[in-house]
Amino acid sequence: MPTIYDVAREAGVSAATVSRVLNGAQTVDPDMVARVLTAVRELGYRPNAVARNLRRSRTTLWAVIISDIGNPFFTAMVRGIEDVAQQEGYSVVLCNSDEDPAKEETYVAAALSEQMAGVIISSSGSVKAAKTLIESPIPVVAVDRELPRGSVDTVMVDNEAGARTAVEHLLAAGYRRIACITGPEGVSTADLRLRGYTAALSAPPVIVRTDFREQGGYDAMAALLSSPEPPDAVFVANNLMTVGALRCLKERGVDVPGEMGLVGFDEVPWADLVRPSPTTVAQPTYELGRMAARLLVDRIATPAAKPATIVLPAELHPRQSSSR
Amino acid sequence: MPTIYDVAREAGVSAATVSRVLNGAQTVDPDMVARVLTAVRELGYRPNAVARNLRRSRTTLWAVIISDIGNPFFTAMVRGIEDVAQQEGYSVVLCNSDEDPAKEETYVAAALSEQMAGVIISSSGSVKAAKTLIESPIPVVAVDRELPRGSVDTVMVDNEAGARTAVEHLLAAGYRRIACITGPEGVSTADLRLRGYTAALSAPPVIVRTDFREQGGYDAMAALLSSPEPPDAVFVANNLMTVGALRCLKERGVDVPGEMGLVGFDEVPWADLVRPSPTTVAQPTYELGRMAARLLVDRIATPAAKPATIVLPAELHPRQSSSR
DNA sequence: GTGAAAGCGCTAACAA
DNA sequence: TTGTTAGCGCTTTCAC
Repeated sequence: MPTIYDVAREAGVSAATVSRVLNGAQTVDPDMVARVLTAVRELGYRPNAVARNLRRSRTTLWAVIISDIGNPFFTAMVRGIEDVAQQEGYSVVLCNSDEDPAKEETYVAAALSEQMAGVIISSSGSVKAAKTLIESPIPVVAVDRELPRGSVDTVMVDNEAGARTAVEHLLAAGYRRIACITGPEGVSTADLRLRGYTAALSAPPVIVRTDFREQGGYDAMAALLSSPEPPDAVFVANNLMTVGALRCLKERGVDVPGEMGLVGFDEVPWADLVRPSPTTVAQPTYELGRMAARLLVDRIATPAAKPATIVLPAELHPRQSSSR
Repeated sequence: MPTIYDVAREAGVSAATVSRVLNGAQTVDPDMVARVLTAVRELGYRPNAVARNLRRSRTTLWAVIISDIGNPFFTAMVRGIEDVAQQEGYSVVLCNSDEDPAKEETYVAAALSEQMAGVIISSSGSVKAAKTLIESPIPVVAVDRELPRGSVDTVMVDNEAGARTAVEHLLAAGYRRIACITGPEGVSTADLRLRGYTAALSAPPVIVRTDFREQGGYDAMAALLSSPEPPDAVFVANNLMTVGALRCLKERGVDVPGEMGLVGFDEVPWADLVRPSPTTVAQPTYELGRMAARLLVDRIATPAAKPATIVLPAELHPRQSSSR
């Protein structure tokens, strides 16, 4: 690979001039610009970004750490982040922690080592990763899920209100024994949605905690069905678990919404093609990503500003699974 | 941020010794190791990966360039890549080209500038990006989609055979006027699946080309329905377009599989919950990613070896949409 | 407007 | 076994 010195020699100028041309400095003679560009083309020269990053001691990379790349909720959010990033001259490096705190810590360490310009994270609950990030000089934005014990810029939906709406909707439809399937303790969305569920209920709550995956939802539903007094409805705290719960109900031949009502948090892709179609609490996913990216841009510009928290509304989408 | 010299001073050793300790050299006195590690902890030192990469003139990053992060097919594949990468000590940087050749070119340029250790790409058809990659010294593996005009390591399924199987399945079910909805010309999966369709057919083919997105499938189906002589079945060349086509059929009240048979390429998530459930040609998605990553590891080890092509089988999953 | 030279933080020869 | 030193490729003063 040719270096900037090869180009300089070929063009008969100094390396400094090549650098100026390549970085769009105004103060270069047009003749030299032409000579440099010709040399660049002839040699097939590509600036070495690693060297540039070292010299400038900054990069144009954002680490986006999400907890499940297989969840369409996150990929839609990433789209929002990417669009802003591109517009602002950053590239997005996507890191999939897979709901594994250890992996999350590894990615956080890598983001710091690689001197990334910023981090957007949807925490899978690692306190250590959160601590490392907060103590580091790197700008951080939490999206979807709050950072454990962290005071950083945050964008999320009103999880509690969304959950309450879901449960009230089930109550209004006449369901009485409403259970809740939620995610791991310490993950903010799991805890807040659970709180909203509890708040809306006057009867004693029935809670199953599992992971946020499809299989988790399936198993939780199976457990509820085989309990001595099964619920007549269930509020499920994310989309993948909702799909798992639906699959379980279908396999057991339980009539939805007749024998069992269901509302899930997060939109389910192709919900309208699924039978019975699930009632959901939808989030402005793309917007969530966009706002997070905006906050990161601001934070990079003014690192000392006070952390902001943006809460967007979630919206009930009534479908078949809750209307008996 | 403290540097290696700060650690050296704190520990009363040279920077070289710190480096040796941190890189696990065997030839360091245990006392010094202890002193260095203490200093590292006290200062909260993190090695600067940018500097290390420059000095070593290599990195431990792979760029994985996929054409649609919203497509579960790709995210499942990425999982396979990630698992091997982690095992081999590489980190995966995910780049979403969004089926946009210009974005693809940008990411390829970035991968080269950043001196990435390797690239795994599912080409969205950019000949320029392919050319740049092939002419570069960076190890490349094509996955799912062949690189345009490129001779590089490749992992894909037998697209032609899969498509043929799908169409033969429709013929066996008694459908006679079978249309094909496929992707953009120049994208290998679109072209090969189309070829398989044509090969299985004795009647004249009816072909609609669109993008590989859900809306594209919807529009293509709408166009077929409003043609003078609509087909009685359709073979759709990817999962998102299949969902779009299904949605269109549902909205128009077309009975599937009665009035219209349908088989889609790629698995559709939660296919079994959708009504009517789509018959699909499923790919070993995770395995595709795993094999691609394996090839990349080999290629990095022996850059001069002859390029390999691995073709995995695709498998028909009969469901409701094709059985009348 | 251009070039010389220093140095970003690290690793790896080489010397001791 | 440890330290000294050079240099990875680039950008950015500073002097001209």
